[in-house]
Amino acid sequence: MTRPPPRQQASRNPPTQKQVAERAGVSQTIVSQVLNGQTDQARIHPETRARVLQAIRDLGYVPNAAARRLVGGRSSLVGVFTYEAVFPSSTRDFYAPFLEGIEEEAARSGLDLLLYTGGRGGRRLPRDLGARLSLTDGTLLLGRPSDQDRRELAALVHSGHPAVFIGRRTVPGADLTCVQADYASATAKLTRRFLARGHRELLYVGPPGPDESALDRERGFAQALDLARVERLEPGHLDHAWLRGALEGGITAFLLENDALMRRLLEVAREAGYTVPADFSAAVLGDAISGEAGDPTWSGLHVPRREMGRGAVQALRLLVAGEPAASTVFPCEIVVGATIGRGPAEAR
Amino acid sequence: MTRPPPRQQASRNPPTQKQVAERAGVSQTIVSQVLNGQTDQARIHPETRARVLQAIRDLGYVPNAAARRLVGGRSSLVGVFTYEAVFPSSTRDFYAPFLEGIEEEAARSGLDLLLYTGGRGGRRLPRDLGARLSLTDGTLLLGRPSDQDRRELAALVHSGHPAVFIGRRTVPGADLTCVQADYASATAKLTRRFLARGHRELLYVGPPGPDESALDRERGFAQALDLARVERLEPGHLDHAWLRGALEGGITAFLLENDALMRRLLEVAREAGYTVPADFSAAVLGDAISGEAGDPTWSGLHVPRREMGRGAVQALRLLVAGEPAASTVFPCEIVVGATIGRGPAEAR
DNA sequence: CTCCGTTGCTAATACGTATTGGCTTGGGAG
DNA sequence: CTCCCAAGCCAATACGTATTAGCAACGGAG
Repeated sequence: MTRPPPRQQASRNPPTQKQVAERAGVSQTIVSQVLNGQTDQARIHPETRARVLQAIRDLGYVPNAAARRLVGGRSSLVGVFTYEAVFPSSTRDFYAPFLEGIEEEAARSGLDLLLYTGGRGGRRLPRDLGARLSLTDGTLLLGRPSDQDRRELAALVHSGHPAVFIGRRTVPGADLTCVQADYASATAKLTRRFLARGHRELLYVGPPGPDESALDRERGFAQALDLARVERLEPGHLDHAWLRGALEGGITAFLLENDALMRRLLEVAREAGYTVPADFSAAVLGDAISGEAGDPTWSGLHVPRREMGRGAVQALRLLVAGEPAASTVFPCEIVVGATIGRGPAEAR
Repeated sequence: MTRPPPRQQASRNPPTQKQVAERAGVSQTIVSQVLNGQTDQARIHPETRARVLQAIRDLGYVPNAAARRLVGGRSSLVGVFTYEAVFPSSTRDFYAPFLEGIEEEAARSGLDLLLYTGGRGGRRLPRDLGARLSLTDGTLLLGRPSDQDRRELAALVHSGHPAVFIGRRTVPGADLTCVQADYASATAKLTRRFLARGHRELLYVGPPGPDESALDRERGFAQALDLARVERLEPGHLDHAWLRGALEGGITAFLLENDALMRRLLEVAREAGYTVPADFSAAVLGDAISGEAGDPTWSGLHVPRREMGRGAVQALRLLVAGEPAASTVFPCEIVVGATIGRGPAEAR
């Protein structure tokens, strides 16, 4: 009872253009031209075209993507490489919106996604990545590349492979297209909001080893202030003594670089008996993934991650088409949450 | 200052085996054999091999995956096709563990993942999927295919393309390898647990249009009982009147097919003033994605989705290697939550 | 009539790799 | 010495597609 499904040819291997051509009584060239069609160089008789299309249907022909790619064609494949593991739930929440945007725009453009699975431990751009890259039309990159990674990345860009980084990243000696959030002006705006609420002594707190994004935020912070106080410390160093010291030093508002620091700050504050925003104010400069049920909404920036994902695919499509794609900047919105209160200088 | 990175050849295109061969003073054949090595048919002089390897390093050669694939080689690519959208947060929670398992095992096996992005609206296996499939060594499938989808799937399997479905699915006239959860025995076990707690009148409730998994669950339910009562209804029909009717009919325990039904049942019960598990007991037969903060833990089954994802990759690797891979069954654990209480017949 | 341009097609080639069937060289057995 | 075998290498070919060059037929302009 397991009769073979219809229009499945006896041949074990999928049919080729050659077989289609034989059936239609034409040459393989014509089959290719019927399929791609764009070359107005040669016009095809409508009747011939019909015969070819019929043969294609009869045989259930589908083009071989590998062969097509080999002759310099597009594979409609976009590689996605992440310098950190994507799926563990810790980072998944962060990367998911990017991936949503990427998937959405890729689907719209008829592109599939090639997810590079990291080697066991390290998340390095693998040595043989070139081989795997050769299947794709271009590559999207996320995460935090090391210096070594950046050098390899520079070589990749220099080889002409279209690549777009999501987040502002620079590599030595190459012009890497990025899709970035406008952290600088958003941070400046947020800082001015603190000023408007009467805060005068603000402290910017971030982890050590700032990357480009962090520097943008610092820049925006400094732009809005006469005196910009910045502290970079391990999250572990953010303890009772540190907080007390800061408050006694006159600080009334904290700008935290990521939500881990925010969480830490609120926890220390609670244990020490401080109330937010009565005793001090705070805001996160990354995307607040608070959402812990019951948590008050944190103030901070909303990074349009989904839109950035979509923009990255669009930029990559330009590069693939041979047009130069400049880096794009996406504005961030300010999230007015429950962690910003009145400062000592607010006009009543 | 933008001097080209080292070991990047002047040639705009990546180096080929031919260029490596020229540099090493050998033929392209030798380069290929040095790289693949396995053919003991021809042994290569150690010195020659060294020269070739040196040339490969000098030029920064990487194999062209498309060409390799074209000649019948493996691409180390596994396709992942889902009949529903993956990234929307509603379904993401459900699919994420599968993808985690897939990614984990793929990484371990040195495989990358090709995510097929769905066409605009429908999530059908696209007509030209064959073209996109041709790049992969095999394909993993998830979701709920329609009858039409199943026919196309049958053709795919019949064409010899390795494919593994995650979840038990049957297709007409083809032997589809599946990685399935052992719903039948887990449901039977859960049902016996209800019996042990003194429940005698159990009702199985599922949505209309049961798929293979649902039938397995029904089967397990029926196995454990003399009289198995099954009701299939739209979630909207589960209202006060329905619940009252069931309880007045003597039902003391409900087995719900999915968490949407469970949520609905608990909501209706709360509004009607019933208490769970005092007034009746309940359990979910799918994976309970309760986790709503504050919710009591639901009783039900734990589907080992992560392990199933890994198992699917392993099965696919077998198929790709040419060995037949039988369908695999993964046992489900029973989750003892807060929604099962004492029944009228429990021995004290 | 010749010349030329157009239409509609074919033959040939290139892409980069893996594999098959030789071809040479050297050495041991007879 | 001849014969044979093995080691070590190369030339040729195939994979399926896109593209370029070119060929035959035809019709209109001159």
